[in-house]
Amino acid sequence: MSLHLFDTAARELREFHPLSEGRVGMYICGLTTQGTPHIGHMRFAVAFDILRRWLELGHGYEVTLVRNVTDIDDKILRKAADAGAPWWAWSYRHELETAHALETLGVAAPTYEPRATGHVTEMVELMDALVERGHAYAAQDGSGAVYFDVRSFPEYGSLTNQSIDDMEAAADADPRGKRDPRDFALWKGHKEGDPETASWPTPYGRGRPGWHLECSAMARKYLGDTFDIHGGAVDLRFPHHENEQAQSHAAGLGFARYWMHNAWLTAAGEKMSKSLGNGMTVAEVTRTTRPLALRYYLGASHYRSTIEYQPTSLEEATSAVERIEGFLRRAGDLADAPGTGGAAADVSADPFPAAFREAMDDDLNVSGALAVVHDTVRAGNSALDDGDPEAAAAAATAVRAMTRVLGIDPEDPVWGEGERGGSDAHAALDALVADRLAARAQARRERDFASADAIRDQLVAAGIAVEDTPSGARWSLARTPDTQQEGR
RNA sequence: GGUGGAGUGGCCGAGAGGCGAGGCAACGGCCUGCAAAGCCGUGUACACGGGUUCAAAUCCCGUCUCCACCUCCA
Repeated sequence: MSLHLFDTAARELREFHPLSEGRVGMYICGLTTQGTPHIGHMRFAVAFDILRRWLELGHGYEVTLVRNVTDIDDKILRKAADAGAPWWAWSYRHELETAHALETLGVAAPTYEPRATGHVTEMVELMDALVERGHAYAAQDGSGAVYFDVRSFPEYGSLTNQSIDDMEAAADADPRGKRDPRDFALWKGHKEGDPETASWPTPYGRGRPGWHLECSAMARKYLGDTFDIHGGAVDLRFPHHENEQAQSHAAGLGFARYWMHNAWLTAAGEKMSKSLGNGMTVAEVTRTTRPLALRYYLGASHYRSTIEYQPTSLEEATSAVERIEGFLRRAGDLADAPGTGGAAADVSADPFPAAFREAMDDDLNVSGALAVVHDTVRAGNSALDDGDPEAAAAAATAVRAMTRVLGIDPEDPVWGEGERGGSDAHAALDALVADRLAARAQARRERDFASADAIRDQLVAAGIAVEDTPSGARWSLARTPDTQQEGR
């Protein structure tokens, strides 16, 4: 099976073929920098990070990924005003927090991350084109706004399968100067009381970008008039993406060829932003849960399925991650031992088990792909138990290839845990623990189990787990919330 | 009102006519001085009611419940 993706616009699975051979242009709607990101905000990033990695690693495409930052909008202005901060400082602060959160979760950086405020010129160009073609008009009340004329564009509603007449007119929409209440703002005229810094001069008057125009303008600038994939969370389908598509198509641009939308992470059946708010910020959650486990959790379900957060979810993810990690560690120990150094893998061979490839090609069925990962881990563990280092090494290689695609390779340096690589602190701790372990080994040889167990208990109490293996005892930090490193 | 989606074992979650995905938890066993880790085994789950079929969680009809979007949203 070749790669198939569910295209929201077509409402069906479509075989994926990029516009130009070997290259994929992808635009993802990023975050509005209005607040501190919570774990639900990370889901789209993880989902599309997996897509990007699969396109690159699984299919060898060269991916150009553009993920925007909406750094000006009504909410930013309002929240900044409430906080007594300049809107641009408020926005930038949250942009930094968001970038940090994404990095914490091992989301690979996009090719470029444009900001709305840096593309006003491109927006004006697009507005000019739309006005010229009769699809946009300056507000009739002289407010400086520019609206898209939905009635002028018969295709309007096609992305979300709605007809204009069935749409509720926005109750809160400001009707002033609109020809139809469903017309949406390309550009918002500057209003009394809004900060001067939040306005830019245009032929239509001073003002600021409407929410939707930025994506049309920036996708065009960096990916071209037509590009392959446009992604974002479900709630963006309407109005945001419908409007983007309307603007771009009406301006004569091909725009996105495939539309993809990820579902929510909900808590108590509701979207996260409504209920839990602050307790679930990325910074907060990663105080007690390893980023790797959080990443695993957010990516483990199919991207179009809603994930219902449960209090035990993160612990379960941690256990699952540790299982994978444990195998890789033991297989790695084996490879380090003399005489068993793995022969170089066949470079031309597909590093992915067929079942994994099949699952991923089927609209990124990560759950199915993870089943293959765990099956491979079990086979590898069995090989280890059976003393078959070659089979174990092969399994480890496959597991690493697969987890790399999913962004959950425990040995990826992004996790910065450096247990095997060894930070200075780790080396110092290792010297001390090794001494205790040697004493324990001595006691065990003398069959003085009381002393041996006392040493182990002491280490456990200090947050160090001890495992006996055929090649001697090994230790690791027990990752309970209590012993978690503070901050980063 | 319109549009889109969901109900699967103790929990999380795939699958989409016939062989019980996988993870977590639990229980039994192997291994271990004891543990830990690992391995092996144990579960007759598909919202409800009908129907089609040799065979339905999967298809059809009907019903119920839940969620999202309808111009602020990841």
